[in-house]
Amino acid sequence: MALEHAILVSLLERPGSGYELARRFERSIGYFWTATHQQIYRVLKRMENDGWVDVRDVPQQGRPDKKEYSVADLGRAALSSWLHDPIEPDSVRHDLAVKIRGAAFDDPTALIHEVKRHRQAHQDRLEHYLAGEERDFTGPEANAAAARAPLDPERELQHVVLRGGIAYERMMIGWLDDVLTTLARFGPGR
Amino acid sequence: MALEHAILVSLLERPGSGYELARRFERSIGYFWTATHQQIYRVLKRMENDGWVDVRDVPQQGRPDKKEYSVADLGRAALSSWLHDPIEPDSVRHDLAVKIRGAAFDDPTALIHEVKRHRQAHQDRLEHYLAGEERDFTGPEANAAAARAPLDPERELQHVVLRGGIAYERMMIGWLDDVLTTLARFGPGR
DNA sequence: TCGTGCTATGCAACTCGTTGCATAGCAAGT
DNA sequence: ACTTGCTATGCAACGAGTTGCATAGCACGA
Repeated sequence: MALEHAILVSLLERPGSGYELARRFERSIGYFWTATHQQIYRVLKRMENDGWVDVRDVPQQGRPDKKEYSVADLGRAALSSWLHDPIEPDSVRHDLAVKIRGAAFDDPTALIHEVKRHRQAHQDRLEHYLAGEERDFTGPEANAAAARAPLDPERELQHVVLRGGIAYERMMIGWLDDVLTTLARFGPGR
Repeated sequence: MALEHAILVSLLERPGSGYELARRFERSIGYFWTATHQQIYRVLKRMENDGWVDVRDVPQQGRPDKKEYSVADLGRAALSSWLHDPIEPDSVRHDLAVKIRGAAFDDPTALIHEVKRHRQAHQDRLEHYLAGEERDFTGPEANAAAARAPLDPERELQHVVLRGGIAYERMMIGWLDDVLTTLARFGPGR
């Protein structure tokens, strides 16, 4: 399981609370890993027990106190050992593809709406990613930062992962267009 | 959860035993859904109890008997109702992307081997898909079959899903090349 | 002041998925 | 005779992930 490792990476990039991690998992980390706050709190607790992370109580004004987690030596070692361990390519699961093949036994055109909805969701995410890329990697401000610190691995690797997300969304949009063209051939009704 | 629905679709395409389903999930269905035989047997049992599928004992010579499952009316209805239910776009989980971002805190070049392995796996799957496409959809024999039964939804929809698998593998190969180029920039050692 | 909404953490119950193991028939090689 | 390997089904235990709910502080507007 990689949730603990995803958390370690995120905490190495910047220490934070469970709640903050949950929000990161909704955005930037969200393009390659998802997790709810429940999962994150539970795993953080286990990682704390295992000595992978350190906790620090941070009082805040205007909002509840938080527990800020940071990576301990044991956690760094655990991450390093996982990084050197080969893993299998992830298995894919696409409910939508199941639906598309299943549509042959129902009314294929009834799926058009659903496919369009998914296409829109991917379009939205693509635009979100592109905006993030402009802001953090290709925009003028980001370029100035890059000039000050060229070949920064953290930055470059975050960017290449983001490019993966962008490529994925573009691929999905193209494929969903292909699906829509195919569905349209069956005409109205069944 | 869609495993039961994936099984329904597969059984509608052709009735079969749990063992046969497990093998289908290793290949053709494997490009959008994975499942082990344990999962399949357990879910088949539940579906049988719910009256979604019918079972028939099939004696075989030279090998153990099998139970052949086929879709019952209730199962067809369940599939249909699921097809008309909107679902959320699937969340993505890529261990490899976690590793890539994590590599910033270790030796980035140590990942090169791992990435190459994954690239090869995707290359192999792509070739497997392309061979299947040629055999079932674009080859001479397949074309003759298509001429006899044009606009067959089952066939067309299977093909468009396969094209999705092909597009996915091509995207992954392209992205992994991008990753390799990026990793190479950090030179040997850390 | 009452509801709404955001930050922040957590429990309990449940379902889903994986892993290891077990059984059993039969074929084919050594 | 023994082992290996494929078909075929299944149990038991565990771990991962989801869902519903609960609590609590504070801000802000109607």
